[in-house]
Amino acid sequence: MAGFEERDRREDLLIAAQQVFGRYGYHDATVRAITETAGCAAGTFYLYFASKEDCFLALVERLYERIMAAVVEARRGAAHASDKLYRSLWAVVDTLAADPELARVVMVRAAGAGSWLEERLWRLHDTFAEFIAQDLEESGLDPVEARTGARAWFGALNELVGVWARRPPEAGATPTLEEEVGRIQRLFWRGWGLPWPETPVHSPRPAGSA
Amino acid sequence: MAGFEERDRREDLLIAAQQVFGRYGYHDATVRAITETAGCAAGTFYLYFASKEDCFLALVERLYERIMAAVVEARRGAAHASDKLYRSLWAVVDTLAADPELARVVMVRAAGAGSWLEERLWRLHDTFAEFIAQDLEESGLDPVEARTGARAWFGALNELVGVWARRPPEAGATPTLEEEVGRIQRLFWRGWGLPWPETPVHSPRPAGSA
Amino acid sequence: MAGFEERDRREDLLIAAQQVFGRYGYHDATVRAITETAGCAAGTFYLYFASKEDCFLALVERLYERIMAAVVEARRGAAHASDKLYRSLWAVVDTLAADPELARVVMVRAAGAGSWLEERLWRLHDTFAEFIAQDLEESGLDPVEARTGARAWFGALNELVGVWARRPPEAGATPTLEEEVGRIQRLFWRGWGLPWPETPVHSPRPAGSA
Amino acid sequence: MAGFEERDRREDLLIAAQQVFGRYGYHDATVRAITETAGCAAGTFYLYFASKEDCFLALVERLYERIMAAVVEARRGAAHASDKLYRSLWAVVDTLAADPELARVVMVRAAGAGSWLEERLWRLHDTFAEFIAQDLEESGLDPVEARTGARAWFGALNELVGVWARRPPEAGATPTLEEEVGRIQRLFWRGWGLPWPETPVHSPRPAGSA
DNA sequence: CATGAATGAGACTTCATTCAT
DNA sequence: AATGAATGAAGTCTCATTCAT
Repeated sequence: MAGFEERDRREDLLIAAQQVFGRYGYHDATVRAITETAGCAAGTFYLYFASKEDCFLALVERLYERIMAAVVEARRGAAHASDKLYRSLWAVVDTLAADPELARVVMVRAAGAGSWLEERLWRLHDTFAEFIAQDLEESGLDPVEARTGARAWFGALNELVGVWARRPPEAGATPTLEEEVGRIQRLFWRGWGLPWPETPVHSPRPAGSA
Repeated sequence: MAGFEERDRREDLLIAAQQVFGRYGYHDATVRAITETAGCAAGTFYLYFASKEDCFLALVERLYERIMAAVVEARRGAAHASDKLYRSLWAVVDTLAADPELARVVMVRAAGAGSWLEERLWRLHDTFAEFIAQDLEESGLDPVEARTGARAWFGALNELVGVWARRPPEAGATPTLEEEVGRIQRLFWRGWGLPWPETPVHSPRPAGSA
Repeated sequence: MAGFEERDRREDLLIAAQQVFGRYGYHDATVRAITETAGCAAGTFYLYFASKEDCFLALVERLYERIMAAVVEARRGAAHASDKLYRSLWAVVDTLAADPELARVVMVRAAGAGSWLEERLWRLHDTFAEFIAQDLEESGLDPVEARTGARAWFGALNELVGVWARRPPEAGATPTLEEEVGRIQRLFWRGWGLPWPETPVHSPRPAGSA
Repeated sequence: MAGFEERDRREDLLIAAQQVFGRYGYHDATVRAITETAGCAAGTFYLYFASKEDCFLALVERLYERIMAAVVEARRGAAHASDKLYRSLWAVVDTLAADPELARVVMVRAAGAGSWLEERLWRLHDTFAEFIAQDLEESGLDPVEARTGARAWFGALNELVGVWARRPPEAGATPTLEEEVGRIQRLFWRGWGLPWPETPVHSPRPAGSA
């Protein structure tokens, strides 16, 4: 039976990278700090990643995959378009909140990561914003309005996550992020003129998913 | 008559720094690139700035001063609280739009600039957000709601500026920023439940302020 | 069998540093010159020393340790106080003579090494002078006289080493240093009014050091 | 009437250089610090000195000239060789004590001043030591003994000046230097086997000659 | 004579990446 | 698969010196 004591080195490194990027930002994070955190030698890093950039990218993509998976999962059984939207947005927030360090990495610490990497980050933002935009469109908004609205929501979330992630990472999850997001959800719903969902069942993530 | 061909070196350097920081981000910008852009020797940089960090900070503070000045100016003759708010927000947008490169620097490229500098940037964000929050409070919002709302607006703007600033800086001012902002202004106004100003006289910046 | 061709890099660098500091003095010695002399890349230096200062300090401390060890060794079996003193002073001289380059570094080329490093050097001088002073006191000199006398001896030695070390380091050990020192030993002994040791057995250093 | 308010710029600069070299040592002293202390522009320095080295050299030579002049003056009316010697040595000490900063520059802070300059400093030492040596020879010492003895005396003095000059320059002249020197004078006199002068009239310098 | 802005060589140091073991 | 010593390019900053005014 494999899988026991069969720690995946790549996984160890990604976890370490998350911590280090989260704490120091892309540029100030050193490969050495990552390998030390992971408990392996410097050279080992390059058995699993082509470069520091590559590692960062893997981290970012993993986050987006998680978000997307959570969103898809959340949309099941949604009654109508605006309900799908509502659940989607909460799925995003919950995923970020479940992994503060990762959120910190992608949302706050990514800028200044160098030309093509940054480009790639923006494209991920775009993809996601477009996703939201379509929901908004289906909910009855004008296409242009929908796209701007999606970006606005994304930006607002970004800022809140930034504020929330600013405290030292040891502080653990901050309980108010969800309240804060609750407020902007209502704000945007009114702004978009959407009907507030009767059953705001928004199930927070199960504990222990870092 | 002096004053002609009397280029201010510090100014030249700040302009160059704006371009270079804007294009490469804080970390990837090199002092050499700045001095080359400014057309002077490497050492000259240090006659005007104590360090790379110092130069960046000067740039940031210049932007914030401009914004604050524009806001103060815009608020004169506002009829009531929500009108002050409305004008303030437009003043911010106009200032940013007048200087796309600078906006790009501060809004998009600042992260990863190193601990205390980043801290300082956040404090500037805080100051400004608090400013908006007070207007919202005066307009009748709950204090907590006002603070979250201010941050949300700031974040939404940030994202829009980011998208808009993403194209190469040579492209010049993008005409749609103001339209985009117009949309989110309406969105937030509805979200906040504020009355839409009858005379949305929003005077775009005077020409020639790059 | 390992251990052959198993050059210690740190040792190589210290040897190179000794040469370079000795030839150019602390300030004019460059890290690059040291690594080139040691035959390695510039970055390698920082695997073994935190800084240029740190490397210099290591060199200085190594010399002082050697001197102290030699002194302690030499004092064994000394009949009385002035005999201990006599042997101690010769131990110092022999250690310096065994490693002309190192002596040159510490005695002649140390000044101008920067505030706290210089302070540290002086403290080492102090420690050693105090050591001599106590022997002098035990030999019957007045405490004040003993301290001044110790410093005088140290300074006299310093000058002689300086003169002797002034020729290019390739010249190798200069045979006259010990004769010169013999002269000032007699001079000081008479000056201090101490009895000249009957058995001036002063065993020069064993061969093969440095 | 010339001479009034007709400050000599070169003199101002030398005075400033004395302070700056004395405080920071040759390498850490900057030309800018010197000109700022002298109250003139950076470029002015080069109207009076070919280089930083040249300025330092001028300072050193000035000190040696002073010493030599004082020595020559002191020797007048000396009864016999050992008396000439006695007076000469005190003349040296008095000159150094009259100008602590200058002494500090030449004695303690000169090392690491760069190849040829250092060579030059040593030659000055040599000249002076030879001068003493001849007196010793005339006093009856063996030529070799005389030369070593001269150097030893010089070195001892050097160390004492170093210790004495180590405190911050603001502390002013330290009263004990002359006492200290008195002690080593007696020490060397006994060591050399010379008769102690009956009239140890050693007139300290007149006050106010910095 | 005097100025002081400008220069540019060169110093120290960091760190992503490689490669022999 | 893993190591970690070694590399070397590149970055920030200092400062003696020059020269147009």
